[in-house]
Amino acid sequence: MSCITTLTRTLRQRGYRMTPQRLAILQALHDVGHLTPAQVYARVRATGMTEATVYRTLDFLAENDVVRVADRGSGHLAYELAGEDHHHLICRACGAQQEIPAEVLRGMLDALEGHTGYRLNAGHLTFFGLCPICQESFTAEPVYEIVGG
Amino acid sequence: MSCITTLTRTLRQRGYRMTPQRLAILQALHDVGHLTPAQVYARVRATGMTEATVYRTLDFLAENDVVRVADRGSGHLAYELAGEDHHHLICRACGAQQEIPAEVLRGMLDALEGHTGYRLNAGHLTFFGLCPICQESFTAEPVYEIVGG
DNA sequence: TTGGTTATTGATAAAATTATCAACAAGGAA
DNA sequence: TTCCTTGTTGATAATTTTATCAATAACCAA
Ligand SMILES: [Mn+2]
Ligand SMILES: [Mn+2]
Ligand SMILES: [Zn+2]
Ligand SMILES: [Zn+2]
Repeated sequence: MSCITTLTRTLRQRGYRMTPQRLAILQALHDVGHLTPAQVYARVRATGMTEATVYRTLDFLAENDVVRVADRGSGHLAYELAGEDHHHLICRACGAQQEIPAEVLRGMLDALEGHTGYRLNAGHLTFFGLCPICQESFTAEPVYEIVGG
Repeated sequence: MSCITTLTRTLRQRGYRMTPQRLAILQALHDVGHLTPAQVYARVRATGMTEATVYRTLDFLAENDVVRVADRGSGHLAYELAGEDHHHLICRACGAQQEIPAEVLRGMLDALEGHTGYRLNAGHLTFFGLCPICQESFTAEPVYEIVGG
């Protein structure tokens, strides 16, 4: 049974409906990985859909755990289909990206749950830092305490 | 020597300038904890400053590690003075907030650095989940697989 | 102090995101 | 298939955030 069929049934059971707009957006997210609202709109505007609908739908799908949101520091949120849980690591110097399997942080999240009593969401954290290559370029120039010469 | 004096010197050493606008915004952030751009503007508009300046300045201060940014899921970024490193934990049901000292996650971040070779930024992650109280309200109604009756 | 360089601001326009609401259509029931 | 209920969309306006650019002022050097 198709993935869409399952999703459609899930939404209906919650009192929502499947629409061609939602299908088109899901298809766009399926074709590419992460997409900003503007990028999604670029891929579905041919259908006549409004930009407002894109924002609304992405928010709706995220609210229903069908897609994941991520603030990757670009100023625009990125959306992707909810699949295998993972996190993101971004170099704030060169922009290099790296995915982190959810298992890597599982232990930490479990510890945090124990520490706080909260039940944490599985996913999609974004970490920022310097990749190995960019670290060298920056070692000679620390962010703080520039003594100057 | 005043904290402002130190900060002013730091900025000048980097080729930037201290202005009354920047001082006012820093003061607002010092008085209250986390503030969105709109909240900052509400506290400094009496000075005649523009909204654009608020956005620009907050971005500038964040870029220079003077303030921290956080996406707390409200749709608006929150800024605060860079002080002791910490993280945030928010209940997505009732909105309850909880601060997490940086030490609690230090080990995890160290492990992640070892795993990836990246040098991570210390701070200000935001985790979402369900607080102990809200967990009970939701146990009878799992997010997925609502079988209905 | 005074003058000159240029980072910064205010004014303004543009772009992005959200809010309203009437018209439409998904989908359950008969 | 037809009808009804109501969730969803498009159109539109309002709000938020960003981009431009000339005028201003911080601050370094005389
Ligand atoms: Mn992702
Ligand atoms: Mn904080
Ligand atoms: Zn890098
Ligand atoms: Zn709660």
